[in-house]
Amino acid sequence: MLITANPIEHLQSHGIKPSPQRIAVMDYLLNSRMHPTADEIYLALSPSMPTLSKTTVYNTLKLLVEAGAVLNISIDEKNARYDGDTRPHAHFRCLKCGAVLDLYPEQVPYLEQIDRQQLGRLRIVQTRLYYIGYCEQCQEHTSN
Amino acid sequence: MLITANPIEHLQSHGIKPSPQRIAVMDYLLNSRMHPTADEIYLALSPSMPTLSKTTVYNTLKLLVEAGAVLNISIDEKNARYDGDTRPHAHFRCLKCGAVLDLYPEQVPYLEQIDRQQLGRLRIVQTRLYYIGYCEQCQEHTSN
DNA sequence: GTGCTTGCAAATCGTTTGCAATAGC
DNA sequence: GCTATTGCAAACGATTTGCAAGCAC
Repeated sequence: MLITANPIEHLQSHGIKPSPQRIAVMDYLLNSRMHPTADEIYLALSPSMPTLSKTTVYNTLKLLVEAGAVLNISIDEKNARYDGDTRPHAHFRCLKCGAVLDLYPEQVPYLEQIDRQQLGRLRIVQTRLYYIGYCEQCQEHTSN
Repeated sequence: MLITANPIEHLQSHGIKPSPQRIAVMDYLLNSRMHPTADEIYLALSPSMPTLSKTTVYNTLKLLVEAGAVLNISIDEKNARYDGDTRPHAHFRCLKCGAVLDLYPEQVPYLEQIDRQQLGRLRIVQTRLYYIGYCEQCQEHTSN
């Protein structure tokens, strides 16, 4: 489903030297569709990698984002979320349950045009398209 | 340039009882194009309203956002920014100088289509379109 | 052995909370 | 007087920093 299943290759193709910790974080992001926070990644990896520290998770995420191997999603005001899928896509966040879903170009046809857009003299490095609302399940149980 | 120049009317039209503090915050947002943070608003208003507390600024901003009188902009990962212009528009942030600029439908033609878009069974309440890159001035002085 | 990586502990800082003082009807 | 609003001080929580220990080539 994702571009590269192999975390080591993914790291190397972005110029990052693989270490056990980096591989673990990258692997988790490549195989997760839930856009975890740094803390969620730490909690998920801790059991199988007990010496892992939260600092290393933060360091690694920073490195991965700067190298373009991972996307930083700012749709959730509380904390940063991370996405191992670097293909262009939009995100939806449910105001009730907090879930963050991916929206691919099939669902959001303007995505590709937005990405290609020229905006005067601005040099665009990244585009972020976020939808906020209520997901299918949460609508059913809310009047609002 | 903005929809309503009058902060009191703007507050009332969103069901918010005007108080001196609320009027001051709303007025500042209606007449600012810089998308200030809570702290910037506090610092700007403090001199002319010395008893104003940062807590009140936070309380007021929360109230205004919930009432739809103000937009919360999450383009800057460090802190929340606020926009008194609630018309649909996109934002650009410069990675070097940090400036946040408005982009109106003339510049971003897909904006209106995005806002009208149906996304399956999701109920969309808000759309956020952010561009990240380098502004005109900062490009000139950067190799990157 | 030099330089990069890790991880603990402490610091930082934006934001929230508890609660008492104040203002407005 | 009663309720909503304000604002101080303390708490909170995500993220960052300083730095010493560990690892790799």
